[in-house]
Amino acid sequence: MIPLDYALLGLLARAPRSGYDLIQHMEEPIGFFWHARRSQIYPELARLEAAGYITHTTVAQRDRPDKKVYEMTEAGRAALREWVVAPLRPPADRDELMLKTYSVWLADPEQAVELFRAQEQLHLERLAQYEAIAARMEGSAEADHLRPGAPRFAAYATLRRGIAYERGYAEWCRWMAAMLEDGADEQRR
Amino acid sequence: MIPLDYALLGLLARAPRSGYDLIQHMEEPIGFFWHARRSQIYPELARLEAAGYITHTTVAQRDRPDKKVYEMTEAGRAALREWVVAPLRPPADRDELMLKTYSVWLADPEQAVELFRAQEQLHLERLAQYEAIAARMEGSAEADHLRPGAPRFAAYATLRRGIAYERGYAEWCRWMAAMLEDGADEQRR
DNA sequence: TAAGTCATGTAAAAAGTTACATGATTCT
DNA sequence: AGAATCATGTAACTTTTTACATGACTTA
Repeated sequence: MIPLDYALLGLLARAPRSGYDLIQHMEEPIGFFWHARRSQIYPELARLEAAGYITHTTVAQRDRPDKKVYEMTEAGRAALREWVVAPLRPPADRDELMLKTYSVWLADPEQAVELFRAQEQLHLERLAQYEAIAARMEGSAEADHLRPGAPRFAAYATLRRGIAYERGYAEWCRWMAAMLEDGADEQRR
Repeated sequence: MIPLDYALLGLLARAPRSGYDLIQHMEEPIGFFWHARRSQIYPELARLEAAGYITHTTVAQRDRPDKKVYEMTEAGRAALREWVVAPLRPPADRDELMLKTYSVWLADPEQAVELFRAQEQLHLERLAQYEAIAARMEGSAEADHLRPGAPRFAAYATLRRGIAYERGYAEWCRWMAAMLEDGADEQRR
């Protein structure tokens, strides 16, 4: 069982869905912190089914191709429940921008400033996107986004982290750009 | 050229080193944001050499196995310089704790609290580690950690990001634990 | 005497990406 | 007429991890 399996089970714990449907949902809420391609997802669904964690029913549709609707078995639900609280191995630290930063001292400062400004922009855009979704949840009638037993709380919690992350990242990019600009000025003088 | 190649070049741009040496240095400064195993690093060094980005000299040692000391060629330096300011593809968003969080609504709250408390601890430890290194740099005689053309600035910049990241992550873990505790209390009543 | 450090690798398996492949319907 | 959406996959390749393999010297 790889993390992707739990990503898929996490979606199916909320509602039965087709493979195509799962792929869409892997983009929007889960895609913020976990990613996979269709070419990995389709075979993985077959494996999950072979392992007994999910089952499918083929649904014929008028005017559209047939689809396979997957739903979680009791075994799937149990596996997910267990994994959620299982200890983690130290996270896979991978941030290509940090890797670039480590060698930024030999870059042309003006090009580097552009890079960090562009990254700042990207993180500000994501921040706005997350904040919009969070605001919608906070403003909704039923306040179950604060009830830990509710799926909406889980989604809300990941958003909170996303918001802090993007805000911090954007701020740091701005600091980097400013530092590099000062450095370029000094070099020119 | 995969990012790991630039991680290795980033180290060799500072000083010539043996493979073993590079592996150590991949742990301490670069390991904070990029990771690779020896079994990937050794073959990768051979590939970098075949491509003309690095060369090695075998150094015999008394009482120790021979070692290969690698140094960067001009081509390697040029490749690194270019890559540093090359645009990035959207980052590989992978955080297993967020994936767990997405399904935390069906977990046992008390076990979940433990998980987040443990994670908070882990991030606080890293925070302390980064802060210690940053404080050492800030207190040092030559203040080149603020001069963008200096390798030490590059390392300092990554540390600044690490500090903000760990602090934010630890805070969020604490919020999660608190939310889950309240939820567990309510369930018990 | 046992564990740790220095030193370099290979083999096999797993995970993930890119490209290929098809085809009907609906919207602009 | 062309692009987008619904719908499911396979093949080949690249990247990464895990396990295997060796051996001398140093420190507790």
